[in-house]
Amino acid sequence: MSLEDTVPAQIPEAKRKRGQGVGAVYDTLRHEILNLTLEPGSPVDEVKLAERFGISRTPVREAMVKLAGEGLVVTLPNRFTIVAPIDFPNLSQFFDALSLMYRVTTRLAAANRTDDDLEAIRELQRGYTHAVEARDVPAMIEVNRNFHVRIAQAGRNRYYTDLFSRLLDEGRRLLRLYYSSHNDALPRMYLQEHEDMIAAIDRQDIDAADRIAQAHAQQIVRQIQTYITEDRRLNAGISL
Amino acid sequence: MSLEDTVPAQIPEAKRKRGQGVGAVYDTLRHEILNLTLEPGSPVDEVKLAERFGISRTPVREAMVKLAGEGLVVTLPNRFTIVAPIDFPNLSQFFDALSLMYRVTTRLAAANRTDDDLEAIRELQRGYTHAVEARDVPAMIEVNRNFHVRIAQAGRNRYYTDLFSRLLDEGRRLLRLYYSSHNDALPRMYLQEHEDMIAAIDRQDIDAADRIAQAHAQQIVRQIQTYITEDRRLNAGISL
DNA sequence: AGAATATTTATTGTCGACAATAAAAATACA
DNA sequence: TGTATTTTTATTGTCGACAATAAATATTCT
Repeated sequence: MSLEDTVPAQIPEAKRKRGQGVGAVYDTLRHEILNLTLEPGSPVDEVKLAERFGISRTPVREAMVKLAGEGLVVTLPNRFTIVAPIDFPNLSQFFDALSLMYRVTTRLAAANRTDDDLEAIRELQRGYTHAVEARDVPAMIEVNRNFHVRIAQAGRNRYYTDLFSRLLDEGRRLLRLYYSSHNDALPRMYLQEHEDMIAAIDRQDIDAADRIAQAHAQQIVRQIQTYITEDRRLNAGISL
Repeated sequence: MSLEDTVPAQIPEAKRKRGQGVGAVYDTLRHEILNLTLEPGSPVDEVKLAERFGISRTPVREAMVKLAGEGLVVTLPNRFTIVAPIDFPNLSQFFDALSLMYRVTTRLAAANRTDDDLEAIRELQRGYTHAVEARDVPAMIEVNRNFHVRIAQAGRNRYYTDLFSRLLDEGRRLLRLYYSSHNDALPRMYLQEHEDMIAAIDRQDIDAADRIAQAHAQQIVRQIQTYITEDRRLNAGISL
């Protein structure tokens, strides 16, 4: 699995403007964490980050506080900071919340979407189609995430949009872990489910949107659970 | 309305230990924001805070970043930081999410509660009863919040618990605004609804828990909306 | 006098340095 | 040799100072 796909190059000598430092560290770290470029549980060194971005530790620290607030990083007081481990014991909590947010956001999108929302959603669906055809797994994962976030935005409830975004991000790490190109019949199935979802949102059929979202969520949850189970079986003899 | 109830005194000359500074600022600010001791929209001065707590600006700043992450404070880059205004135009989003979280957390509590959970919930309900009898509005608001958070914790889904806590905190500000002692028949009604809720959780009746939570949420939403409408009428001639 | 421009002022974002902390390494002891 | 104690080391949390920013004020020009 190639993890070195979209690591953004820093501008090393180009002096960043005031206030850009925290943002740069935050964005880069976030990207690297979600793409598993940084291994869950691995330490994050303030000093090295400061050197890497050519800034002092103060803005790096502020970026860490932000990341910690979103649960992407865990700070051990007076010790060090690590990339947030994936919380396998509580995955069922995650799946429960993810499913509910799929349903709620898709329902609300059906209720509140404008024509502009629909067009933006369709555009992302086209992007997803291209990624599937190109068998570009990282792109599929990213576009899929943006597709569902855009639907949530059409629903116009920031509380749901925020939680859903966080859940989908956490899900990105899981997908990156398990979603090698094993099986590319599945993405095609998602493609059709997405089309059905768009159709329901288009005709503002709330019940249908709910049903389809629920089925879609179950599909994805079952899929990830299958991957994990297979993985556990492979690692059956290894101590944890 | 007395807002100077539980403003915690700082220990002025007692040197705080390393790492306690951020926490102290964060906790105090949070408390003051949620109790409306600090007016929504009012500026938050880093320098004054640093002086007040006898620390430098660096830890104050980290506390601000945390508060900003939770939406309790809004930072205008290169300008200043203000206490987050209450977002009246989007209150319906808030009520929608609040109602859903009431339902979901109470359902899950009925499904997953242990005997210890039940006892803790009952203890908080006793505290609420005392606050009602003492007509102590600030205590009622705070204990009520803790009561529902504890139920959410019994449901064992941190995603819901986190979102619900944030929503209840936001709600605290609304209640403080409108919930003068006008009407103390209402708290008594909540008292009975809480009892019903506990009973449903006790006998693990998920459907009943859902129904009661939904009714409870509707009750509260309607109540706040009534307060706001009355308030708007009073202020009808004033420019906003 | 009124608008455009320059200057002052207040406050932020960042820096480099230093002391507190907790683990790791080294030493003393049984 | 194995355990308790001290010393070293790595890294954090905090500080005081300084430069960048944008508003507020003063100044110039037509």
